[in-house]
Amino acid sequence: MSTKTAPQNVENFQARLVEISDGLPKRLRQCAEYLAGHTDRIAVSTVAQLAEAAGVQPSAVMRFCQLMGYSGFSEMQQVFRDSYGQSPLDYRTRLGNLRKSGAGSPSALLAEFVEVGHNSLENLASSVDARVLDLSVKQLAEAQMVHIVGLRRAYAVASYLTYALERMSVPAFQHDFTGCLDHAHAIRSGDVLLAISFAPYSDETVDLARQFRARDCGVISITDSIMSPLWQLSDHALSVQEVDFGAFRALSATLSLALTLAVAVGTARSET
Amino acid sequence: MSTKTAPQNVENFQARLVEISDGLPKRLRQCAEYLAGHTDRIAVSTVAQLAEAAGVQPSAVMRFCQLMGYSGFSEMQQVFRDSYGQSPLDYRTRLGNLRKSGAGSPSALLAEFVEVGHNSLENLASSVDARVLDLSVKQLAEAQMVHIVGLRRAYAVASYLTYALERMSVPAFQHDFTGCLDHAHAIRSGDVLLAISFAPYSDETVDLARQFRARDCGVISITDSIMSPLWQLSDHALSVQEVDFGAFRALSATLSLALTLAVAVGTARSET
DNA sequence: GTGTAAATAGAATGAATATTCCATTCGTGA
DNA sequence: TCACGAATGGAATATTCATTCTATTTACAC
Repeated sequence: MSTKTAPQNVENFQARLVEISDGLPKRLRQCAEYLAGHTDRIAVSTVAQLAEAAGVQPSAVMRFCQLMGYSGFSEMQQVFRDSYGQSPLDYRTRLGNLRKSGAGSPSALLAEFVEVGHNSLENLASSVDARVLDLSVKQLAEAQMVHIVGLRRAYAVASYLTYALERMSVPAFQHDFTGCLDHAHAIRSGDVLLAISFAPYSDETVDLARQFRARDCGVISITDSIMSPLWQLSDHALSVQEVDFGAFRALSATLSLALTLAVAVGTARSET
Repeated sequence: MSTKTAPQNVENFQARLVEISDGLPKRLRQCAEYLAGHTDRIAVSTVAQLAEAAGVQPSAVMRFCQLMGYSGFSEMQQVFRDSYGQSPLDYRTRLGNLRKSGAGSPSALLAEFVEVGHNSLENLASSVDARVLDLSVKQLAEAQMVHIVGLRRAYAVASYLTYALERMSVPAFQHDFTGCLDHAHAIRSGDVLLAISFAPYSDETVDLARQFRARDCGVISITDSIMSPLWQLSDHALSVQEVDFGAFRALSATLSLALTLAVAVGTARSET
């Protein structure tokens, strides 16, 4: 244990955390990482609660406190209890505070995106057709291989979806058209395409969907309306109305839907 | 003691306080008055501390708690502890419960992800440091070229960021390590790196940040806590606590923050 | 492999804390 | 002034919790 005096305020606490963060053994590192991200919980939790949340034994938390220079957990907790402000402002007030910093300022922008994200999620929850969702999952879970395509603004979604499926051991192939290759030969019977596209729709995405159709392979799509060319090409189409702010959309709703599909498919597959 | 059920949130607590405040005996009135004015202290104090602050005996505080309908002080305190900060819901076990209970239908999953997204966004709104955000935007806006890196789970964010910057005519270069090329030669004086990484941190991302440092180029990062290796390597670091649900995160907050950066930088550049 | 030190888990301990109980005080109506 | 019930203070108890200790495991150097 260092002879340095223990941090007596939250700021010093964080600084100290950075200091000691090198070469920490596994469990102590777990403590450090959890507490770094949840400093606000320290004031109102017991050792056992923090330990469980961090995934370690209570004794590990104690060792961590001592490593930080405190005599024990209680002393450390006292620091946070003293600096404990009144319960955090509600959501509306926080947004208001962010906006106050002036229209067009980064904080005000963030407030807008946060709000837009909220609305999009709300929208999603109420507009998704559970039946279509179920059927989509079923079809994807039975696929030999899941092909994924999404370009331009939908590319990020396609990437994350591919990543999530891979992580769940679902055979997935992302068509990203690097080098302008279309990998049409990779389509095999029993495969299913998951296509993501929003207006203005990428020709490449729509073409790929057509190819799958032509070969009697399934097509599921995530798109924005029944006017989408993907709508008619798909066995099942999930629509997401992302609320726009300026020229950009935060994709919160689309990503949530995509992730839902990935996890549901992954789970369904591992059960069979 | 009333048979009415005890208030389970702060709002009801206040309402109940008003209800019972008529014709209270002296000491209980003291309790009520003190606690009404210091509700925020309840979560982080002991009975003895509150009693002393209110100028009464601990037993008086106990009687007050029971008058409010709680079984004792601990139950009342729990209400205030829970209401502070993000709800201590453990999504990992919730996911497990969902699966076990057979309620793991895709729609139920979606509902969870929507809720997680909401929480993450609220979290972001309250935890973001407006000053750091401003400085980050300034530095990025002045960069000759913005380099972007984000791998694995952060790759989708990096992609979307690059897309958004491109769309706003900001010179941006995404390091995606395809073909295991690191494009180290592309770093030039006046460039700035925007690095995105979450635990477990990709070595490639951290290495790239080191290279920028070594060449006296700026580094901005979006990461999850001050324990991140990126934290110390960055001129400015923005932290985002995305709420996990099972092994996955919906990235709602991260994407919103990323997009804010992109739009703010794009705007700042076009103004000069 | 073998030996050594560090790290860890989990039970055991002791301190702090909530809670109850009872003797005493206070207020009120005869 | 007395009687009676409510209110109170403070000590006694039970419970929860922080903290320590020790056996075991893990990591590392030889």
